[in-house]
Amino acid sequence: MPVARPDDSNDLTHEPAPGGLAARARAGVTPAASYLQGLNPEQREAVETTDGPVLVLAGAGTGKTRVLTTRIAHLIATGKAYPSQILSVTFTNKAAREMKERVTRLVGDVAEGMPWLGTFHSISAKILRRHAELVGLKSDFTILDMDDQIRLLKQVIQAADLDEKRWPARMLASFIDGWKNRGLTPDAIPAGEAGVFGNGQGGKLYLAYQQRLKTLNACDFGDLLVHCLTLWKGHPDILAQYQERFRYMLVDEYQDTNVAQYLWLRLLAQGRRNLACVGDDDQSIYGWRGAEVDNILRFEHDFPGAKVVRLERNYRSTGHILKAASHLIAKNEGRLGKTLRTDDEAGEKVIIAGAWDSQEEARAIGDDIELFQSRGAALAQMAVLVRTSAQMREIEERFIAMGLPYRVIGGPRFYERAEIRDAMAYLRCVHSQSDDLAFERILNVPKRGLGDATLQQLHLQARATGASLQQSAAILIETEEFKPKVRSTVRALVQAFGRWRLKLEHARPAEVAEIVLEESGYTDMWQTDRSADAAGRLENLKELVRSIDEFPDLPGFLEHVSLVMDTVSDDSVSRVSLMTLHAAKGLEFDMVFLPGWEEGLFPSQRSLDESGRAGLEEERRLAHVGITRARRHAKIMFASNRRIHGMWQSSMPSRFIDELPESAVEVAEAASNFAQGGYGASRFDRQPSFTSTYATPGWQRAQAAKAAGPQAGAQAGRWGGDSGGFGSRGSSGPRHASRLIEGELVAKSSGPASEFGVGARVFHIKFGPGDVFAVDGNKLTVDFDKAGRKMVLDAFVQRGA
DNA sequence: TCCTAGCGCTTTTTT
DNA sequence: AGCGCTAGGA
Repeated sequence: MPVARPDDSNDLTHEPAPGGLAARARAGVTPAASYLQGLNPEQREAVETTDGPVLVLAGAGTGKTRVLTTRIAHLIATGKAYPSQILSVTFTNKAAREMKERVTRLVGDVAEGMPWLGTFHSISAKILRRHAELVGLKSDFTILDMDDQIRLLKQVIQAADLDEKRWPARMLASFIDGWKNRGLTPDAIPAGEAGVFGNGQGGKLYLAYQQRLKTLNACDFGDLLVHCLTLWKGHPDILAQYQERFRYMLVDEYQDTNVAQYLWLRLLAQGRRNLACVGDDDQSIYGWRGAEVDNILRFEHDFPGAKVVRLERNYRSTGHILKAASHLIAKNEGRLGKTLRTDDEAGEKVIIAGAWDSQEEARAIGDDIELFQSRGAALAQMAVLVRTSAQMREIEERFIAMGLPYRVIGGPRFYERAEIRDAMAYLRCVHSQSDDLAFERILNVPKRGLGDATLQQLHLQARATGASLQQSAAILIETEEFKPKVRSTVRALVQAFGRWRLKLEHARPAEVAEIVLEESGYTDMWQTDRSADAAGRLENLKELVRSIDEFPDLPGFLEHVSLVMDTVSDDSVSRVSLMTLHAAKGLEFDMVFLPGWEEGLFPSQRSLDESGRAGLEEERRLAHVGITRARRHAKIMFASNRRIHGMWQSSMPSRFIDELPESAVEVAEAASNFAQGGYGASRFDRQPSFTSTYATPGWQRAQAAKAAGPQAGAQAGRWGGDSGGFGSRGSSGPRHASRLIEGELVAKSSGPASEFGVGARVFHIKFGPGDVFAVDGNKLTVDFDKAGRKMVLDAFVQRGA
């Protein structure tokens, strides 16, 4: 394929690039191309195979981002493309930001001019603003967030005379999102699916929703992509422009693309065919929101002649951690197959530890962290990764009780907070008289006596005249429609918006925002609020006003907020990170705690129920992601009892624990009882003994410990010394039991039959007395007198009366 | 129009 | 268990 030169005169869409930048970039590059140095052969191949379709299969920790950024630098430095001719797509704003920074570091300011580096959604929005009228929008269309979307859908459902209780808007939203993820417009839904919701009206409601969006001059996130598809399919000339412009295309996290994104890419790539996708099928964890692992599995089929480069050399983790992760993920069937390897030392084994219940688990984590911290480890290098956010509470409580600094990553986002959304709604109303959803939101916030009745009148007027709510308000205050009191309130509001809009022409947006919040009584509302978080909310509002100053104008700010929902957090204090496994993708830590590896929780029962084998494989990938976040130390934990929705449930260790390779893991013994066995607070207990003093595998030791009684395993290497000690020291029952289990569960969780037979009378520490209903290895199904039928490990019950 | 009691739901989450 | 929503009453 001929190499496209940036100055090709047949490039009709060529934009005059900033003069001399490419030349400058090129000049800074020695023939040896310094940026290529330090790349391993595979990475280098991934960078230098510039033309034609390329799939880079980049396992965890193999330098994926480095390849992507170097590739961009390479394209620019060799003059193959101007920055403005490279399309680089990421999934998150964070990833986009990071990539921009790293490219800048490589090639200098040139990268700042990379206008087409961003998320699928931000790039789509940019394209749509230029051609909005071709898809039935105006160029200043608003982008609705989920909250707006739900409220709009509620209206649609109401209008269709459906019971909101029976047909929740959220459910419809997920159907519509599902369709949009597949690039389906209302007319394209498969016949069988159109009847999914609201007595067979799903398809109709989708259409009604799209029509409402059009009247509102708005679109939701999914539309950004779907409208682009519509645009390009309906206007080949415009598609051709973009195909011409994007000489090179790069996609990060390709395994996370959905069908719509795939179609989007394929349309563009039909031009130059220079599409490089980077991804890892083993890290595909977003199937539940429409990601198609198939996209990456079928890449070679979809883009014939594609070159596939595998990055398998891992620079992050030690040998045992990698081995554990690889062995686990090898159980998945649908994968392209990669084996991570490292030149690093074998390092510490992955530690597996059981706890009686989730509280003890949290306690053990806290104690481990404290111990390591006392030995000089930085809190910022430790992370606790959980399956569900509900698990976080107990851990947080423990950290708070201990005074351990921590940070939750991926919690409720700044722009999702109610006070921020209210403030944003005010600004949107100032910006646009036709933003009905925003107007509806603030009509009676703060309370000003304009309720449902008033809103109905406005809606009626709006529907009759085709005006927006704000315009309708302006009309109605000139009539006798409203009661006097309402009329004067509405008039005041309408006049206020007029005033604020006028201010916008002279004052800085941030100043206007401040005035708006002040004069509308919104700030007052929180000042008089006596609830605990009112002060924090006022703080957030100040922060919001401050951040407006970073943008040239109000529209710019509004666009930013609708597309970029995250804010940068402060990194000044070293803290332990607490997050879900999903949020952890792309991050790494020296030490990683993985609690809650229990059947039902992880793998999540719901995943299994809803998606069967595919669900299980996705959960397994999630486990793989979790383990591979660790550089040097990983500890997997499970609790035998956990409160779920307020009910205590006993649980079995996760099947994933059984799937770990024996040679790379080590089973920790329960600690507390040993302290009384003569070893006391020995130096063994004090050491965070990642370095086992024993060469024998964990199971053997655990087995031996079981056979020889409590003392035998007392000095075994494990995390945390006397961790988990207080609080459960007195209750030797569970402690004793859990020690036995830990030895057994990994080695033979489906092993020899229990000592209890069917019908035996047993006693369980938490559930009380019961009768054994069934026996499966060491797992008993017991009908408890009070707690009902539960599955428990035999070691947790004693022979009952 | 506002307040409150009761009901139901409960993964993961980005844009 | 806890939260958010809804409906119904004041």
